[in-house]
Order: sequence, then C-alpha cells, then structure tokens
Amino acid sequence: MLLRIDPASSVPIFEQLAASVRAELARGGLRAGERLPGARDVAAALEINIHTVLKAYQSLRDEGLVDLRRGRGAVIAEGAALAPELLEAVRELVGEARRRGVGAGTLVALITEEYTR
Amino acid sequence: MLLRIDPASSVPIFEQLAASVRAELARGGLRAGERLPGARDVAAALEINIHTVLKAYQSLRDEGLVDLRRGRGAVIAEGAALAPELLEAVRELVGEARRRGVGAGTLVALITEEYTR
DNA sequence: AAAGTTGTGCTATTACAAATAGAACAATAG
DNA sequence: CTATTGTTCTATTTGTAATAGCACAACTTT
Repeated sequence: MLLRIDPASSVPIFEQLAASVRAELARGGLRAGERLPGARDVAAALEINIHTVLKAYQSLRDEGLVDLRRGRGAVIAEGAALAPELLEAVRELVGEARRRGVGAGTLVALITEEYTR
Repeated sequence: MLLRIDPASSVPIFEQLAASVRAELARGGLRAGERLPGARDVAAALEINIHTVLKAYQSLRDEGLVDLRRGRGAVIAEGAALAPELLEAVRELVGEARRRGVGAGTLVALITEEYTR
C-alpha cells in the first residue's frame, strides 16, 4: 500500500497520509498523471474514515501536488515532482541533527523560523 | 522582547514561544547561564496565560535546553548551544526548497517523515 | 443514454489538546 | 523573613481531528 499510517503516532492521520505521498513523490515513485487510490478504497484498507483521506488529498491539492476531479480521483499534478537533490539534502540534515542530539521539534522550529524570514 | 508569538498562526502558542528561544539560541543570542524572562512577566507582556508560557519552558527543559528552578527562573542550560553547522545546513536547505517552490509545509513533512524512519 | 465511480458539501457527534482561570504550594534569592 | 518563581491541582472553554451518514455533482465506463 502506497499510503501508510501509524495509529499510535500523535501526528494527525491526514497529515501522515499526505506525508507518505510527498515522500513517494520525492523518491520518484510517483509521476505526473499517475492516479492515487480512491479515497473510499484507502479508507476501507486502512480502516479510517473517507473524510480523513479526502482531507489529506485536499491538503496535497492546496500544495499543488495533485489534481482532484470527481469521477476521476486524485491525480499527480503536472510539475509536482520534488527534486531528488532536495530529498538528499533533507536526509543529510536529519542525519546531522541526529548525530548532534537535536530533536525533530527543534529542527522543525529552525526550519520554519528560517522560512518566515 | 525575546519571545514572540503570532496569535493568528495555527502553531500552538507554547510551540511558538519555544521556537523563538531555540532560534535565538541557534543564532548565538543566548548563552549558557543567561536567564529567560519570568513566566509571569512574559504572560503579562504577551497577554497570554502563565501556564502557556510555562508549558513552553517545560518543553525546552525536556529538550535539555534550559534549567528550571523555583525562585530562580528559566536559565539556559550548559551545553545548550546549537552547532552553527546545523544552522548553516538549515539555511541551505530552506534556500534550496524556496528556489524550487517547495512550501514550508512540504519541507517540514519531509523532515518529520525522514526523522521517524 | 444509462450506470457506476469519485470527489464535494452538509450536518452531527465524539475525543482530545490548547489555552484560559484561579488557587495553594515549594524552593530559591535577597 | 519576605518576595520571587516555578510546580501542582482542579475546572472551563474553545478549536481541531476523526468519525458517521447522507445527498449531490461531475466525470468515466459500458
């Protein structure tokens, strides 16, 4: 299954779903035009509510990563490919932070702080 | 004021407070032994509840960034300095993401995704 | 054209976290 | 001793996540 969730995590389910799509996108496992599984299927497979899945899809749409159309489903948007270099940079940064004992919260705080400058 | 918040943000206030301290720490504007403003003062200045401020301070304590003692207040912990290399890496990553039109949300999602692997 | 699929929109409920409020308390500083 | 400052407790309000069910609109398939 492309979409994964960890029910024990404190991260909202819809965020986890969106994150797994982003990660797959960054890895090159998804390309423009490809279709994501229908919200009803995902909801049934993961035993969650369809609205939760749709909320994840709508987040991805708001980011411009997928197109949503009734009858057709969720399709990876044109130009939605995340650069592998970016993913590589993320891996390095996380590794660096781990080695220094810097937690995820701290790292995210630094990122958002830098972003809003 | 060292601690800043954006009441309009969806990020919890206590998270924003902690983030601003982390950022100041990363910039070198705070050093071990320095004292953060008392929770009651911060609460009054920002017109928020003292418990919200204390929750931020306690988060920072849980990360080992500050020491909390009654009567004395919140003091930057020994060895709390964040490595400049890490900050540099963050700057580069954010710049890279910006150039590619990757939003803060996506970037944060990639980071947390990589962290929980 | 008809039938089936899929996202959209709506109301409603439950569960949980954030933030607020007020009070009493314990440890430290002066 | 007194003032300061974080700790702990109970309680309430508010907002978001997640669930549930239904009707509907747009698109695809036959």
